Amino acid sequence: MTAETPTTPRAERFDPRTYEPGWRERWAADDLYRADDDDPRDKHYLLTMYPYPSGDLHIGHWYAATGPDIVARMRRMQGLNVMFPMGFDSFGLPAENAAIDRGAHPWEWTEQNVERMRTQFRSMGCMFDWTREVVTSDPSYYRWTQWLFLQFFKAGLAYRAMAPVDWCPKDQVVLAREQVEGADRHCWRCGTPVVKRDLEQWFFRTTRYADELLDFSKIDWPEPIRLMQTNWIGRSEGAEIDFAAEADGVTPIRVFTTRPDTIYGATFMVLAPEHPAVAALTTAEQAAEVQAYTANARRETEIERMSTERDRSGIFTGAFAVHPLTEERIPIWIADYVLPGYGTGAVMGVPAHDDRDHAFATRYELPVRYVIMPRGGSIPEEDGAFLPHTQDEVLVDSGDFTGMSAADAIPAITEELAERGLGEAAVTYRIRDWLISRQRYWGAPIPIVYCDEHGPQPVPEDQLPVLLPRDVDFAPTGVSPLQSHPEFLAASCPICGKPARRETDTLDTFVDSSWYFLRYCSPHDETQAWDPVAVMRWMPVDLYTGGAEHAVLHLLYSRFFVKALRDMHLLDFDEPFRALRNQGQILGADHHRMSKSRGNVVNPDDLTSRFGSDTVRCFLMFIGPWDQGGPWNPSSIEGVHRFLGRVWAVAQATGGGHPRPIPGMPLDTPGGWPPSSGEVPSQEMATIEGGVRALRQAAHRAIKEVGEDYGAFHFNTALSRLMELTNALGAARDDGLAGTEAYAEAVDALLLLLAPTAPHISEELWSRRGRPYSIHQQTWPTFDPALVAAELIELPVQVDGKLRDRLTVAPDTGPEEIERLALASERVQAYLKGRAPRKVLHVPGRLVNIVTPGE
RNA sequence: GCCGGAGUGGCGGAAUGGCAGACGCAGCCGGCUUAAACCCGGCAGCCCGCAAGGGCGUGGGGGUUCGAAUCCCUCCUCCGGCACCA
Repeated sequence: MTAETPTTPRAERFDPRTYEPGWRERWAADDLYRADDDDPRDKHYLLTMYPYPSGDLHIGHWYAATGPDIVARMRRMQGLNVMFPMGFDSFGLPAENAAIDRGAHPWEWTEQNVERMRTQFRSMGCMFDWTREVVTSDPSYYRWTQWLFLQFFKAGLAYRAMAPVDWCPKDQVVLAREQVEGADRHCWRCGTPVVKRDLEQWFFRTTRYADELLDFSKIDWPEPIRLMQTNWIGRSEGAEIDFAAEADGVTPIRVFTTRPDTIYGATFMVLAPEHPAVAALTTAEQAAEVQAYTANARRETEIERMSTERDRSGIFTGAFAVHPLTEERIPIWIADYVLPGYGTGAVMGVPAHDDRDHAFATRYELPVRYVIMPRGGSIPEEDGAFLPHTQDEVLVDSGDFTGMSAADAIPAITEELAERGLGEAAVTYRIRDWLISRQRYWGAPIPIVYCDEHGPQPVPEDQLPVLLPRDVDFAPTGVSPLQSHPEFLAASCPICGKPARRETDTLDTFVDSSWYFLRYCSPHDETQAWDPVAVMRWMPVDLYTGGAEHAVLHLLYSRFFVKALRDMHLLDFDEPFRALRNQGQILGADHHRMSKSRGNVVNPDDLTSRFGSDTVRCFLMFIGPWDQGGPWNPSSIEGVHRFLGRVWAVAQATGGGHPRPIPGMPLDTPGGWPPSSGEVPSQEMATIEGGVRALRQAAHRAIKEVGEDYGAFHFNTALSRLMELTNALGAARDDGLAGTEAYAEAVDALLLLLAPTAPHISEELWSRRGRPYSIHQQTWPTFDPALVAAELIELPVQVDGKLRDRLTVAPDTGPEEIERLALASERVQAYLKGRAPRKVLHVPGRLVNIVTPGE
């Protein structure tokens, strides 16, 4: 009777919730993603910044992790031995604040959060190797953080010093220079404006590596990050110049300038209020006023000092300096616009050519002297006006240097001063040493004891870890909570054995994160911070991903750490992260940063319970360029879910459909499709052949482009290619190709290409097709270049740069033929109006542009 | 103020010297359905036009080029970084 109805067997409803958890369990049970140290294949260390265990994974964590997970999965399929670890940056203030606010102990609070976030991470289906997890608040980790501190101490890279430091009055803790943000100088964590305090603190000598940190030649990092670090380090070349002081017992005062060529314009000198020579210089009649000014400057917070910025206030010391070249007497002033910590804390005032000096000179009626001017230009007509720097300048009124270009005068004057023993070329930096001690509880105790006789002594390495006690009152008082813990405090001097006092400050959590990537290489080694063989095997990190907000924090500190450890012969490479990629930030729907207080936080759990993990992953990657981020807008998540539904359908199609009739040649296909016998109408055969070719072409193009897009972190366009391939499969199925080899090949390709982004559905469909477990262990598909190239190309034909016609030609058509066809086009002729073209431009494979003679 | 990034349909975006708007969302029309949802097919930058077709169009203005979203100059807006660094 009638042949069987040629319809697709009704595929089971697409519901990711029925298969996603099962696959995750199986992958975990099989340790599918464990990176094996002994695997002979080339290693690939892919790392994404570990989170602070705040309690809940939010959508930003998913966004950040999915990108590198896709790349990790693809690299693995491409035959690399991929390590993709995850851990928790679990020391830090929020745990302590939670303890204060609601009585939860930091240990328990942290442990619960880590456990919860671990589970949430697993629900994403990322290929993290959980066997390597590190938790920085665990004694098995911070023991080695402490050990590293001791190595820095012994190498002279950790030191204790009294210094004016930034203090957050709310968090009751000092901050590193890098943790103070904005014009109002606020705390990076709580936003409270910081104040200056003179305190004895621990520092790491980051400044020693300033120059090497400016060298990015060995790493592939985004330009903006390199620029931010370069600006932060702030190298300035110039000269230090001595000005003799006319005061008893005062050695010459040294200034730093980047423009020694303007020295003849120096009409006064300014010292920072904190400058050590201030007291000795000040004359008796000025003493009272100077004292009042400096005392006020010291009392003011940084912000108050900022608010008087435009006033450029200062005070005359009564003393004079001698200009080193003209031997003129110039007055010495004090002003708080000169910073104590930069350069020498003293500047020469050149009001004609420096706008700050100019503002100061204007206010206090100090003389303005022009010593450089634009080549061919002139000095301002208005007396005392400011003359900004220009490209090509020459010196005027500058002794023997008059007439010299500024560019030449800088070395010439520096050399002249050096010969006379009055100065030398000098370099200064904006970067400061890294302040690492914190007066809070929840961090790694600094392994130092203080002996009355022997001073600060390192805790012997065999006594590590210095354990953080649990029974501590951690209400912030401005001193470390550990100070109120007598048992912790009590220690004995490693040298004399007499009673000594333990250091009670803890380490900045950025110390923990400056080496966690090393610990991942041998996370369970109880005898050393890392196994050198494992580190040699895995380091450096091949590709690191994370937020750009760490540009001058974690990313700078980690580079410093690796360079310092290299010089201690503990590592043998120069950079921790060979390549770096930054993801953008997902903002709330209100275009603001997601935060609990704003109530705009998106919880991924709600989405996954509705759509499954794959849809959320695909949606996040489809939003736009990964490095751009953007405001949360879930409106197109349904579309992405539909896409996976179409994948579900086309991958399981086994028959049905009809060859599409060639227009104008209606087909009569008796008995349905596929036909049981060989008698296939010839037009139909032709359609099938065309369809097969088109489908194979679509598949091979997708293989090429998706691979390239993943590698370039262009996940949004990779998804669009996968959608195109899926749509092509849908069309092919409707044309009756579902049973063909080409169809099977295209489905396999689709699933393999989709596997990194949507690991569950691809595994499920792969399995349903009877392919071997696991799709994530399969080889990445390769494309046939001959199939990627089109057999017919469409060439746009422009007239005067405007599109007027198209030619459809074989790709190997000769240029003469193409140009002949283009000129023969009716549309082109209509514009030429019988005239000969002025020019015919033919860009092979791209277009033809015909230029008319014009009117 | 200095440094960096961005500005393209109603929306997210694609195209980095050669067909602007791929892919998707929302929208409209149609099919399936008793009906709706789901699903499937089609239309779709704006303006004029029944249409054929034409004009305009990538923040504004100018330039280079046969040809510019793309390169250069300039201005505007938004986002990020720095904060008196001599």
